[in-house]
Amino acid sequence: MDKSQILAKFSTDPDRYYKVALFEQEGFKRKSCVKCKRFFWTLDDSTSACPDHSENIYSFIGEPPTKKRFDYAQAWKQVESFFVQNGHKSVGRYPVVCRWRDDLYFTIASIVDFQRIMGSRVVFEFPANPLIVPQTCLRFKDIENVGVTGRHFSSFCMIGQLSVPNSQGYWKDKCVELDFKLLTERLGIAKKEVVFVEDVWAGGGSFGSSLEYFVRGLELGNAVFTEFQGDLNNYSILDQKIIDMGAGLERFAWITMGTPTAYDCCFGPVTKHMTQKIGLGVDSSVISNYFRAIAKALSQSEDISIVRKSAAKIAGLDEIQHEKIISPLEGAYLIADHLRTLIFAISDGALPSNVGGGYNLRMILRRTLATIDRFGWNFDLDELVDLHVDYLKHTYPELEQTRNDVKTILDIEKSRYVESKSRMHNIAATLRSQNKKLGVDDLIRLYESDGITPDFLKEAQIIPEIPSTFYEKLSDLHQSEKTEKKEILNIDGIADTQLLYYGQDPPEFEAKVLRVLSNKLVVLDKTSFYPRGGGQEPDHGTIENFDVVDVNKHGNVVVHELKGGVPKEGQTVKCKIDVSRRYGITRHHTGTHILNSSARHTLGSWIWQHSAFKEAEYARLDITHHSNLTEEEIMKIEDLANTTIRNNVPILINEFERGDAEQKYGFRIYQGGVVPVKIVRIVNIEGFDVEACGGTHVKKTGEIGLLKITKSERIQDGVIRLEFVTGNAALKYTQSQDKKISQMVKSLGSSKEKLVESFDHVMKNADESKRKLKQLIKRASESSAKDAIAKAKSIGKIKLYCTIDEELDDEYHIAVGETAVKMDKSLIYCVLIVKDQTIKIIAFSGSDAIQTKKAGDLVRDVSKVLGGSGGGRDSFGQGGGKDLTKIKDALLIAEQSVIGK
RNA sequence: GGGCUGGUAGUUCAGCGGUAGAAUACUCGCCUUGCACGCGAGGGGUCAGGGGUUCAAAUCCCCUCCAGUCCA
Repeated sequence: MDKSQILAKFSTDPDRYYKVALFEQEGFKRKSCVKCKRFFWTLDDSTSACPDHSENIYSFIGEPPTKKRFDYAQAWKQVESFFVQNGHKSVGRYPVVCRWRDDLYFTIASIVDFQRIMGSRVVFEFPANPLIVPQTCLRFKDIENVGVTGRHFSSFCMIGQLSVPNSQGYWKDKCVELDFKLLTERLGIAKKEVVFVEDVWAGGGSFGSSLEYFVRGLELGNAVFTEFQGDLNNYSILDQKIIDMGAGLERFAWITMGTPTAYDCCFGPVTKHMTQKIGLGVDSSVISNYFRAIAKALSQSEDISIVRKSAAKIAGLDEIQHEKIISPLEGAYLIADHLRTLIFAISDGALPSNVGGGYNLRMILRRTLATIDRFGWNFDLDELVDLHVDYLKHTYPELEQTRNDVKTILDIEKSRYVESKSRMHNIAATLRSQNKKLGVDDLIRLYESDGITPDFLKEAQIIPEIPSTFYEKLSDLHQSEKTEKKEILNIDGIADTQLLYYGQDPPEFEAKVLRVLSNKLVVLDKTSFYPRGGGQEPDHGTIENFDVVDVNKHGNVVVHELKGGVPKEGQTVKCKIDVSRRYGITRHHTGTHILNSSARHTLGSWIWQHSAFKEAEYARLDITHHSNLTEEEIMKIEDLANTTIRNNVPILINEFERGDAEQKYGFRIYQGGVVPVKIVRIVNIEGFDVEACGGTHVKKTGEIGLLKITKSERIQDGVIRLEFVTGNAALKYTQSQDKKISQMVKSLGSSKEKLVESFDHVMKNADESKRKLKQLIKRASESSAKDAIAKAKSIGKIKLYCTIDEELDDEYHIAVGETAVKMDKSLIYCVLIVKDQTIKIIAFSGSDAIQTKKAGDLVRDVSKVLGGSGGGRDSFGQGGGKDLTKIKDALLIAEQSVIGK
C-alpha cells in the first residue's frame, strides 16, 4: 500500500485522525512546513518549518533543553518508573535473536516481541496491557553510518509502549498525553520544544495514523495507532486496535546530556576508557560544532562521505585535523557500538558465521578488529566486554550469565579473522610475484572466494586502480530470487480431528471415516496416529486391513495416507498403531531433548537446536556451535546424556499459556522453532531440560536405555549435525559395529583385543614394502639396464630393446629405461606392459638414437596398432591400447617403425 | 537459504591429461675459532577419500569429507 496516499487522505481530516485531547488542552497549532508541506503540531508560534527543516536542528548538542541529566542506564529508570506509575507493567526484554518469527533473523522493533505468525496472518499477544519494554533491537541496514553520524547504532534500545484500547488499555488521547508528560514533566523539557509530526504506518494488511514527536529536530519517538485493515478504498476498523509507540532510549539520554554524539552518553564507561587510552579529548567545542554540522548535513544528503566533508568544512576543520581528531573518535564509537551488539546477539544464542544472520555478526566483528588494526590501538576485547556488561547489567542483568561465553566466542572469531588476514597477505604476495595483470573477473573471483577486496589490492600496490566496472559487475552477480511452493489440501468443512495421542493414546481404537480424498487419503473423527511434525516422523499401522504409510496434519485435521485401498466414508473402522515403530520414534524424540541439553551443558550456552529429525531407526539433531566437535567432546556429551538416562528422571508434560510459559521457563523453551499456538505444551525433563514440544515422549528417561552418537559433521558454518541412536536401535548399531570389527579381525588374522596393534603393524609393513620396492627398483635398474643393452638388437647406428612384460609395471620400466638410455646413448628402450586387460607402452630414446627415432613417435605408431593412442617427447613417450590380440604385431611394428618403414 | 574457491613434502605453494616439483624447515657433510651465513648431498608424498571417463588422471566429470569466502 502506498503510504503517501494514506497520508494524503488522513491529512484532509486531521480532527478524525490526528487531533488528540492534549492538542486541544494545551493549544497546539497545526501547521504545514514551509519547505516540505508536512503537517505538524506545535505550541511555538514562531516556527514555520517541520523539525527536519527547522533552524535549531540539533542545537541541543552542547546546550541541552533540560536541567536534568540522564545517561543511558538512568534514562531507562526514569522512563520505566514514569510508565509504571501510570499503570503500565514493565516486562523484560525479548531475545534479539528472533526465533518466534521465520521471516526475521533479529528483533528489529519492540512490537516484534508480541507478534506471532499464524499462517499468513500476524496476531498479537501481550503479556500485559498496557505495558512497557526496553527492547534491544538489531539493525544492520545503516551500518556505514555507525560511529559517523552520532545517532546511528547497529543495536539500540527501543522503548516499547504498547496498549490495546479496552477496559485496561487506552487509545490515542491518553497515549499522546503520557508521552508529552514524560518529556515535559519527567525529563523537564519545555512544552514549546515538543513538536508532533503527522504520519502514517502500514504493514501486514493493516494501517493507521501515527504521530512522531521531536525535540529540536531529534526524533524521539513514534506513536503508531494501528486502526484499520484492508486497502485504502475498502477498509474497516480492526477488532483489536493497537497502539505501538516506539522510542529510542539512546536519544532520550542524548537530549538530556547534550553530548556531541549519542554514543558519548550511551556506552557508559566504554568510550571514556577508549578515548582516555588513546588520548583523545571529547569535550572541546570543535567536536560539538562538528557533530551539529553533521546533523545539518545529513538532512541534505545521504552520502556519508559528502556529509563528512561538508561538516568538516562548517566546523572549520582541515583535512589533517579531520583525520587526526574526528577519525579516531569515529573508530572508537564504532568499536563500542559493534561490541555491544555482539554481546547482546551472542548472549541470546547467535553465532558469527557465513550464513544467515550470523554473517552480519561476523562482519561487524571484523569491522571492529579492522578498525583497531587501522589505528594501531591495543584494546583488549575482553576488557571492553567487561566494561559494557558491567554497565549494561543494571538494565539487563541476564548479560552477566553469558559474559564469559561471549568472550569465548569473540576469541574464536578473532582468531579466524587473524588467520583470514594472513591468508589474504599470502595470496597478495603470490599475486605480486606472479606479476600478472588482473582483470575485473579476476578481482571479482578474488573478492567472492577469498574475501580480498580491490581496495586491499590497491593499497598493496598490486593493482593501480579499482576498475570502474567492478562494483557494477559485482551487483549484477547477486540478482537471485527465492521460490517457495506449498501444496494445500482441500479440507474445508471437515471437523477438527480429536487427538487421542495427547490423551489416553490407545494403540488400538475405532473411529468413523469422515472423508476419503484422492482415493488414498482418509480423515477420521478421532485418531491415535501421530502425524508428521516438529521433525518427528509419523506413525504407521493399519486402518481396517489397509496399511497406513503416512500421516500429516493440515490445520487441525489429521490426514492418513493408505496403501492398497480405502474404507468407505461413514464407515466405522478398526485402527491399529505400529507400536514398536512408535516406541522407537518416541525414545529418539526424548533422546533428542536429552542430547540437546547435554550438548549445551558440555559445550556452552550458545548451543541451540537448529533442527531435528527422529524416526524409528535413528535420529539426528543439528545444534548451533562454532567448530567441529572433537572426539573428546562427543564422548563427554554422550556420557552426560547416558547419565541422565540412567538417573531415570521423570518427564513431566503440562500445558501453559504461552506468556506464562515464557515467564516461567524463558525463551530456551523454543528449541524447536516457531510454535504458532496460544497454549504451549511444555516437556520438562526434571532439572535437566525444558522445551515447548508437541511430540511423543517416554515417561522416564530410563526407558531410552542407551544413547549412542553415530556421527558428527559440520553441515554449515555454525551448525553441527549429530546423528544418534537410542534403545533397540542403539543395540543394533553396536552389534553391527561389532560385526565389522570381527570381519577386520578375521582378515587381519588377529584378535579383537589386539586389533589396533595388528592394524598398525600391517600399515607399517605396507609403508616399509613400498619404500623397499622403491629402493629395489633403484638398485636393480642399473643391472637391468645393462641386461637390456646386451639383449638389444643392433639396427644400423642404433640399438633397439623391445619386449613384453606381464609382471613388472611402468614404474619399474621407467626407472630402467631412463638408466639404460643414459648408459647407452644409441639405445631405444621400448616395453609393452600387459596389465588388467590393457597394454601400456613405455619408450625411451637415447640422445643419439633420437635422430633415428623419437620416443614419442615410436609410441604413437605402436599404440595405434593396439587400438589406443599415445605420444610424448623426443626422449620419452608413453601410450597404450586394449587389443591384446595385436600384441605380437605391435612388437613387429615397433621394429619396423625404428627401421624407418 | 543461494553462490564461489580451495585441499599436492612438516610448512607456504607451483604444476592442471603423459617420469610428482620449488622454496623453506629437517638430517648429514664441507667451509668457519664459534655463530649467522655460504656450499653440497640426503630423507620426506595413499597429490583429502570414493567412483567414473581415458591407453594414461594430482590434472577432466560425479559423489563424500574438510576448510575458506561472498551475497540475501
